[in-house]
Amino acid sequence: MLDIKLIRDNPALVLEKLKLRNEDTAVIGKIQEIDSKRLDVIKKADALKELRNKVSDEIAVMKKDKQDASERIAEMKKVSDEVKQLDVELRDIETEVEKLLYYIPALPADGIPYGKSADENVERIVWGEKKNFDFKVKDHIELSKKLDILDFERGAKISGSGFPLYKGKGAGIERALINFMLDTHITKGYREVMPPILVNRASMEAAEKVPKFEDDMYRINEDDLFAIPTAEVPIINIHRDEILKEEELPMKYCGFTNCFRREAGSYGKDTKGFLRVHQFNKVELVNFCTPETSYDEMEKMLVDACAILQALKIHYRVIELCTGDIGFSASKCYDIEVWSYAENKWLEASSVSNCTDFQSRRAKIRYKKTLENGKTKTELVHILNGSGLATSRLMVAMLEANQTKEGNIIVPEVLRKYTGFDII
RNA sequence: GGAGAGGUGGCUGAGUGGUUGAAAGCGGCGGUCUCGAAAACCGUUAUGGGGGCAACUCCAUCCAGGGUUCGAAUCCCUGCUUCUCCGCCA
Repeated sequence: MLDIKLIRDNPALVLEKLKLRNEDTAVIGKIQEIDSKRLDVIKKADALKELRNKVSDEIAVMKKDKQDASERIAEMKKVSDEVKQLDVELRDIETEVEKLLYYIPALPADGIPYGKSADENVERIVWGEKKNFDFKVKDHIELSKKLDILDFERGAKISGSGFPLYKGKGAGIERALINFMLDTHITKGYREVMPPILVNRASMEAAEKVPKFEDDMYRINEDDLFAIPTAEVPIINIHRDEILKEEELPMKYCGFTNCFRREAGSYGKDTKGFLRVHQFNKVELVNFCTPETSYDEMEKMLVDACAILQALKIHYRVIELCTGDIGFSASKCYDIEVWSYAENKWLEASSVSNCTDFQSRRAKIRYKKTLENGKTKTELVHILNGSGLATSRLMVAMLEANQTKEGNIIVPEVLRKYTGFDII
């Protein structure tokens, strides 16, 4: 969530930044209005509470001295009733502000390319080259069907469309990929975690997925639990409501989980096979760091994610998302896209985001900062997340790029010690 | 799922209605002492929200949310959670 104080103190900046995202800014004026009402009520209530506290102490003394305090008690009863009323009013005002605030996205960082939609994203890096095949390339569905390593029909029978079933060496190479990615990230200083994949509402809120994206989540109503859309959610919540030590930062985690997305409203677009699924596997990177270092850390995270693709020798590019396309919680975002020979286009396989203090404010994740004069100050950490990487679209690119004329798949060299086989 | 006992500051742990935002100890930080260190001693050590240029000051917070009361860490209700025992179970 945005800082209400920023809206209070520098609304012009907030408006300017939100316009870059093509957001409706009328809501800011509304928030300002409610906020000033909120401050009024707080002042009134606090003054009355102060009075009540003072007189209550006096009553205590009077009682001890065996004096009659009934008059003062009667007075305070009135004050107390008034306080109660104001507290109710305050609570209502606060939920009103939150209802608006929870739907306002993060402000884009300075220097982000301006644009209205994904079409205006900017290509930053292209790695590798397209291979030349002297035969007609098959797509991942055809390949995997022939080799019987992926079974989308039976996955659909078990759960519904978009729930892939991995079989034989398909399952093996998926498992190898995950292990390879984790092992690689661990050597770069990420601590591996294996978190719960059903999380409570508080965790979803802290990660800024709810209420805004509630319809995109699988939810277990009975217990009000959500299936995570990404490991980012449980990993961020490791430190919810905590104050970290400055010397512990940057604190880096990696973790593999299944990810679940309802993809409500996206039917019909890129849905075949692995291109868009409800359940997929992903190794996630999360970094808690100081505000001063977050953009540098972001570049490092991008390098760490790209290192996986380089090791696998997959042709990819990095694009920087324009203001109109960056995600709700992010101030800056890079997407890594892998080349699909069969689709003849780039597929998003990773997204590296700097969410600055947008999530940490809601999740209350802070750190103790030591100032130059030796005093300490509690400050929100910056949180970065990145896929390192999601396997499904990566599999599309990998299967296609490594196919032979006969329809077999050559296993990338770095994976062989994990798979135990070198061809499918 | 059943029975019972708990949840207090970074940690241990006192506190059962009135200067308790909270004793004491440990830890942390600063200082005295020392060539230096340890020990000892002294001081300091929560978070959020108002107000103030500032010194500072007010409000809230003892798992969470309600309630009783002039006044709640302390009493009542609900939820969450931890531990022990039983049941079920990978």
